Amino acid sequence: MAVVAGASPSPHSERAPRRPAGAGRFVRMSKHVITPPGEDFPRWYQDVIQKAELADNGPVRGTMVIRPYGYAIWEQMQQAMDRRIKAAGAKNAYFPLFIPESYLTREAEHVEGFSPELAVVTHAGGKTLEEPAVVRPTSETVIGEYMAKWIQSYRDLPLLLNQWANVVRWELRPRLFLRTSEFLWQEGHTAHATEEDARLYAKHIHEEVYAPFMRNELAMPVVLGRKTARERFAGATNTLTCEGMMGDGKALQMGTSHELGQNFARAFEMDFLTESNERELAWTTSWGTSTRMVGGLIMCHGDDAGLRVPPKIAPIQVLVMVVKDGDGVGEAARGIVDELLDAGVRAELDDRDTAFGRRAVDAELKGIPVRVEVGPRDLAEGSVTIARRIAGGKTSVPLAGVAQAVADALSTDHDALYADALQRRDARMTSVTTLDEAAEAAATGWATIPWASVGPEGEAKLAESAITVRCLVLPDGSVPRSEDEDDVLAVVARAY
RNA sequence: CGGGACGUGGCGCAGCCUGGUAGCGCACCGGCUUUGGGUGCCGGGGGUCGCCGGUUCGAAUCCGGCCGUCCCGACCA
Repeated sequence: MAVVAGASPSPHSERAPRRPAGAGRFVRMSKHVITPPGEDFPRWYQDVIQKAELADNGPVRGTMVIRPYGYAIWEQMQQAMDRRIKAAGAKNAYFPLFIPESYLTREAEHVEGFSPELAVVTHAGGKTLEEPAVVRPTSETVIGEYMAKWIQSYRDLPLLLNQWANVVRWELRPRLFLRTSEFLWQEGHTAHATEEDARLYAKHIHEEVYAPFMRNELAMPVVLGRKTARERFAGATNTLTCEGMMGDGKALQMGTSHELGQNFARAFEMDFLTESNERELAWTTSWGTSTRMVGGLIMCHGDDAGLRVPPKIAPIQVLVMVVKDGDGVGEAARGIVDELLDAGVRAELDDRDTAFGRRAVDAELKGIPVRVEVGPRDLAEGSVTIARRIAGGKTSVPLAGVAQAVADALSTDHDALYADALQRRDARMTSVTTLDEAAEAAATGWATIPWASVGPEGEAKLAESAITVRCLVLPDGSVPRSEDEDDVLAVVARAY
């Protein structure tokens, strides 16, 4: 068996010649088709999105066309998230895209936070609307209105809703997947009888839905923490966040859960009668994750050769490639696809009439975890060649052992991706004690610094150099109940 | 929205300084050739040079305005 360097080829120049399995001679390897990430990370990100056919810019500034392969990745994320959300007890519903402008203005902080990025419909049906309709930037307000209508008694609580929808926030500086004026997301909205119940539910979503999803499906080791007042959601009393580290050391907020206190309940008169027949305002929460996670996935796992998709959410886990048709190769390849599909593996056949090298590079760009290469030479030996995108290398495997080899590969690849990401994060995380040191550390990664020595003033000062407090954590990695607890640490970094 | 860079076939670029009716690589189409890592050769198609206006006999080229993209900043999932 020959080993090839698939995982981390040298940047810039052409890759060193490699020896494919079964071939006794050197072959010319593909020159890099994308900008190396170490050379220009933003450029690399764009190259990956284009070459892996994930998305295109939309015709209106800030909008995005999600292409089939990119959308397939989102669908995988959706499915996994939806399962977890339902397991947490929330039910899906759908609320309208258009929201009366007056709803937004009912919660002072909320409207203040969102007004700069609202898209407002003033004309429709050929005339000026009596009341403008806001295109939802989030649905707290409409959902609050209806929750108020549905909740009468403590017996109606908790009310746990979720919706999959598009939302619009007019962006000044759009970036595919990370910041677009329209994006797709999931927004959960819940109402509870007590503050404690609301707090625990937001925490539950955060720690038992979001974080496990990111770790177990996306293979991303996120840091869970609490947002500072400055970074908190408009109208929330507390915001929890999952922060992921990207390949360039910058942070990306991958998901947030908010405790909204009684702010929205008050604004929408969401009250209920308690067991003792007293009127009380409900306590609400909201929580969301979006297509931004696709951007996070790219920037967390991608490498010189393109995207690397974690097996659990890979739309195509295994690409079975017909190397050269004839001698029963096509039939054998189809047989392997069927066998894998039967075993529950997302497998696809590649028998395109394009040069083999091109198809192999294409699969690498798209980050397909495993390729099964079937050619006459393999079949003559009763075997196939398995190429690994994440671990790298090619192995010859007997036909009868393909399903097992694939299963093993997919499971170890997930762990390998997670380990890579964790290693990078730990390597780039520095513990410091002064603002200057924090700023220095943030040039290449993240810094942790006692929150007591930062505070709102230090936070504002860091912001001048584009550095933000991503979240507050406790030394043991748990989430502080308040900013004022002892030993609270601030995680500071540059962020997307 | 502020600072910077850039807009020329689908993508990446040259041409602009020194105006004279548009070129290269990749991609695409056809043929042959090859198929175990972006095959090779031959032949093709495709661009009102971002938009609007100005200068000029003549503008991709000079001038002004606008729009867009990317980077940095303020805002954000």
